[in-house]
Amino acid sequence: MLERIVDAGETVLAEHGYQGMSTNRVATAAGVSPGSLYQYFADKDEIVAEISRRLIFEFNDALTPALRRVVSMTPEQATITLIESVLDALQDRAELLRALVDRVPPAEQAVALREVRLRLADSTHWLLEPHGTSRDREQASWLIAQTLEHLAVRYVLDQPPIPRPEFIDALVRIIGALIPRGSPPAGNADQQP
Amino acid sequence: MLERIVDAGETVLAEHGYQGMSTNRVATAAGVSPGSLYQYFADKDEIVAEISRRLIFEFNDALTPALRRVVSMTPEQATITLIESVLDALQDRAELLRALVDRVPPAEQAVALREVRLRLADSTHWLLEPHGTSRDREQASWLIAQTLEHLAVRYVLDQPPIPRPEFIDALVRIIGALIPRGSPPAGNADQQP
Amino acid sequence: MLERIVDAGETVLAEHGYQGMSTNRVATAAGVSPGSLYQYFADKDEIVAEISRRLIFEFNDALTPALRRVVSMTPEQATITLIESVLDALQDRAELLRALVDRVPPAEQAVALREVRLRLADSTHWLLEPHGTSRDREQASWLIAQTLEHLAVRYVLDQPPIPRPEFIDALVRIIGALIPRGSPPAGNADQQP
Amino acid sequence: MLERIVDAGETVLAEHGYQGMSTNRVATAAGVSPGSLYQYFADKDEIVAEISRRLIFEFNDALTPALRRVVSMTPEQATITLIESVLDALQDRAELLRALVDRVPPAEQAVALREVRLRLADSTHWLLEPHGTSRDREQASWLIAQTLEHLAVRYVLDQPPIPRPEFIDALVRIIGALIPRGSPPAGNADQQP
DNA sequence: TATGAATGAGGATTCATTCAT
DNA sequence: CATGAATGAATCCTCATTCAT
Repeated sequence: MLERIVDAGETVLAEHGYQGMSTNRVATAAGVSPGSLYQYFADKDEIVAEISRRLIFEFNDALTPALRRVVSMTPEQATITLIESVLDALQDRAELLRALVDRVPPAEQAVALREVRLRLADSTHWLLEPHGTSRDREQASWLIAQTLEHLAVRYVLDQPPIPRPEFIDALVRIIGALIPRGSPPAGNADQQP
Repeated sequence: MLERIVDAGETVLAEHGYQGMSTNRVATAAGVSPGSLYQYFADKDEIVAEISRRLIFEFNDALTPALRRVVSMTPEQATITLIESVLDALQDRAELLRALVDRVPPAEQAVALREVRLRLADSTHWLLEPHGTSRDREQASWLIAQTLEHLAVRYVLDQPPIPRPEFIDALVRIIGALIPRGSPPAGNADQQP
Repeated sequence: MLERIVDAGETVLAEHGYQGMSTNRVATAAGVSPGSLYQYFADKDEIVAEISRRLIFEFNDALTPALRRVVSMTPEQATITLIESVLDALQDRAELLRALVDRVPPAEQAVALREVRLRLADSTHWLLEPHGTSRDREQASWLIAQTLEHLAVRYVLDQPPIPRPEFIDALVRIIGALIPRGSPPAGNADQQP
Repeated sequence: MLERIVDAGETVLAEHGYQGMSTNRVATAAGVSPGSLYQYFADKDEIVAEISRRLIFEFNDALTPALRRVVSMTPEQATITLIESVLDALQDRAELLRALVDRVPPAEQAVALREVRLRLADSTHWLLEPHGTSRDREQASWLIAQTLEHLAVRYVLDQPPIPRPEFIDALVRIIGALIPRGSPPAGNADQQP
């Protein structure tokens, strides 16, 4: 039932946007009475939040295999692999992503999407572990996470005329440019003596 | 009167977000009757569009002196100068910027904010002129504009713990990493003796 | 509840006319919240349509006994009986009839009132069956239906100084004048020597 | 100027109907400021009334020649000639007539259209002069005026599949049937012994 | 006279939410 | 638990009318 509501919510959100996503519409789409929504969600925004949360879990799941494969790779290979996975995951849910990202006021997205960002920042931290000071890493992490998330999402949603390999290459170069210095030249192996 | 409406619109938008910005609220805040709004704007969205437009003009004006100074600089100095100006301009209108960027659904911002993006893309083109093929420049331009706009806005609005000089340095490095190669040795060959 | 809304609608329509019949006024008169109207009607006009429909059903019911009695009568007796019943029925609901006919723009009445006209045209067809060609009957039918409806309604609403028997007699004479010629002396054949 | 306003009013009324005929729209169409309307008309309905009045004057003018010709005719010829003229006049202004008759609530038309009816009743009186008692004539006059007006207007506006000569013939027969008895054989003699 | 900006009550309609069943 | 009819404040917007210029 909770499932049905959230599924219906996704459909309605993708189809009508945040403003057009009325609770009645969601209830109807879910084949549920409007009152039942409030047994599971305190208000409309909680439904949106749950949709975001679920989308993020899906991304997480989609990324897990790549994260496993990645541990045995060079950082550069790992970066590319991860970006590929991220792009694939975003692509698979482009419709809902567009509804969420383009039609919900960012302040409303915040709760749920902060989570994605934190996760992305975590991954970034891992990639940065061998580089610079802790403060450097924190800064680089924010920059990288912000940039990658934004570019990846916009790449998927706006489909600029850039072939995927070149886009990925660009992301890799950005990361390279943002990795803290003070260690062996970014993006190659022998990291700490 | 038009002034009063747009000013009130900014206030209400900043205070209540896009959804809470009802036409009656704007009218009241402007000390004007609801009907008067429609003598100047066809639509609630046109008010928002006008607010955006005005913000953009302000940014434009704020950037003009820097653009003048910049023509006699090296590309790298120019880049830094421009970024500084952009950050200053954003900072000066942070409150309204937050209302517009964080509380208006991106799909609703589109009309007005596309303008900013086009301007930013134009400036980027100018910086890229001596580099790569036309296609390369187009691609780089998209990447750079997307990244700079997003990072600059988020830097101002989220105030991450990164000192401004280091932030600017990072932006410069990103640009460096994105400038097309294959002309005079990539990104900065004989620019400085 | 549906009942209450339609009843209130009739009252408000009769009192304020179509333009003055605001949905809020109807809701208040019905002791119902404005939103409830839209659970039963898509539209203000649907309320008006329903009022018309109900009036027509009432007319229908009021005419049924007469129609039963009529089958065993001569055409002329039948005509008179039917006209009597129609006048009675109209008279009984004169107030609402006036609201509907005099205070609603004819173009707005159309949907519901077309139904009455069709019924009237059907009855007319029945009366005409033995006369003239099919085309003749169609033409006569239009003329008779238009005339009878209009005169009966205006007679009831405007109360011209004509005693009812004479009015009915006039209607009968009109019908006589409009019945297609060239068939068994139905009604009276050789009108012109 | 008054001319311009009424002309514009006709256009707007014909195009948008009574509800869509806003004073601002009329003012714009007239190339006049909304305020100026109120120099000539106390309110919107007075404009509509004036439009009706003018339409009626036009009908009057259009009928005048026929009325002159008619004095030397037999009553039957006269009747036919007058009906022809009326149909022509209505046809010439069918568009405005439709707006006025089908889109204005009859109660709103009343003021001006009562005038037409009175005129039509007057003409009818003249035709009836040699027949029956004064009271008979008054009654017949009401019936004939109501019927002719209604049928003529609906004939022009609804265009039923009746050729004009047959339609006119039917009107003549109706008049014949309604002319008071007990006098020279007006239009058709031996109706009922 | 003519203007037209300003008015503001009022319009139809929506929709998140509640609550008796 | 689930329902769904009922709610009613709030929404955007219209438009006949006024009045200072």
